[in-house]
Amino acid sequence: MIDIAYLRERRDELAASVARRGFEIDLDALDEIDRARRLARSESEEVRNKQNTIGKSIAALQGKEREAAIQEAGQFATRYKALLGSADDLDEKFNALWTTLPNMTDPTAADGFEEDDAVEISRYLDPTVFSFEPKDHVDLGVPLGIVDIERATKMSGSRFGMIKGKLALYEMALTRWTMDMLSGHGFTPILPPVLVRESALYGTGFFPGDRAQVYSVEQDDLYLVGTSEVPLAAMHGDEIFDEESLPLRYVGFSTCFRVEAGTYGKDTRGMFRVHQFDKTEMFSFVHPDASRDEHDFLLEREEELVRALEIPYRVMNVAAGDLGSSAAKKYDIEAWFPGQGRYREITSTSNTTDFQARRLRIRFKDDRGENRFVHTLNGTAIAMGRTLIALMENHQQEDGTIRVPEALVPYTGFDTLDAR
RNA sequence: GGAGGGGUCGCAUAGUCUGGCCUAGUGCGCGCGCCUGGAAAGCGCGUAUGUGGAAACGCAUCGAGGGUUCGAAUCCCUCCCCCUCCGCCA
Repeated sequence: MIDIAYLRERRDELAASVARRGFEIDLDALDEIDRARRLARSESEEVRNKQNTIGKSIAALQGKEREAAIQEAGQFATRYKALLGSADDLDEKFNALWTTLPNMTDPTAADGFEEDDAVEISRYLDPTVFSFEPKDHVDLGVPLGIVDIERATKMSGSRFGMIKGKLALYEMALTRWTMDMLSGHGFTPILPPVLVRESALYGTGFFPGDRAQVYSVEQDDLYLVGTSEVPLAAMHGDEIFDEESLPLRYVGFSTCFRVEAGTYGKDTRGMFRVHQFDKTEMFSFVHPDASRDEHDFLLEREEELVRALEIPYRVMNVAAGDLGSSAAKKYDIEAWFPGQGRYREITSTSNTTDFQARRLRIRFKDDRGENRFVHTLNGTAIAMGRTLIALMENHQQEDGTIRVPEALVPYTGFDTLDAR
């Protein structure tokens, strides 16, 4: 949800933002509804005030006077109900439209509407060069006995994978390493619930838009999260922070579940796009003036991690029209995947400004004692599935084994992924 | 799964039976002031959220939504949530 002041006082900015996303809405009509509902509201309140005033006097009255007052108050009560009804109807009409609006777009977000419109802003290392024909993660992992797609499919169907042996230990090591790296930067590690209520998904902006991408557990009316961003954000819902307690930074670890509806035929090989994977995720609650810097900070953390993993990558400024509804601006890190011969997304960091904070009512008390919305940001630390694939494919050796980057060796306890 | 107890302005509670003096009391916490050499204690004042308004002020909110009534924290209906005990269980 965005600040209604944009509609009332800064309509041009709002129109420009919406246009950059390719989102269509009639702002003039919306403004008219807003005016009408405010008028209806204040009319109803005036009548209510009169009704209240008379109503209070009734207790002290007797006999005829009392009867007359009840009569009069009754008339106001009837009028009030009618006026209140129309004010409520207008509110509902307004909100139905207003809540579909995507966040205000950051002026520095790239122009365009599609994935291909993203603008590359930096690059690290060149695509890995091999003296032999590189394999992809399936051809590497299956012979080593560290990846098993067939059996995962047998149990669970397509888009599932199974990680075994040293690769399983590798993931554990990566997780712990990420937690250590980020807690060193002031992020508090969290292992959140992965089943959440509907309100958590609305609050973070995934509902109603992405409903089809989320698994639901009907038995208890809960939903499996696609990212720990959801619980990390929603856990502070309805809270008011002291200004001094900001920024608040968390790194969550959770399994992530995604329906991947509408991706049939896309990335069907191996474990690149699966229904279930593990991910460490950064999440920040910050002062509104600090969110731009925090976004850079999160990107720096992501780059720091990927660099330590010795994976070639490029950083992309995602096009305005390709942003999710809650993001004002988003950077993707795309890693080089030798098996695919191209760059693919492995992390993503978004500045959602006050969009989620408004929906979740997360505020802070500023130095004048006023409650203001915080800004929230999220960023992938390590998405295990894809990162393991990138590590396998980039660090493969001619004999089919896989080298472990130096930074990770203290965590894995081995320096090579092999069959043993 | 079974049985019971609850959701009130940061926290803890009063109020609900018997509708109107609830404009929601009290304690704790927090802030400011007085007092003091300084502090503690004590005393005084203030201290929920949203919304409309330039402001004065109004309106709404006692888990949520409906209903009864001139009037609902209080009565009625539906739903949600939390807790305790028993059972089961990593």
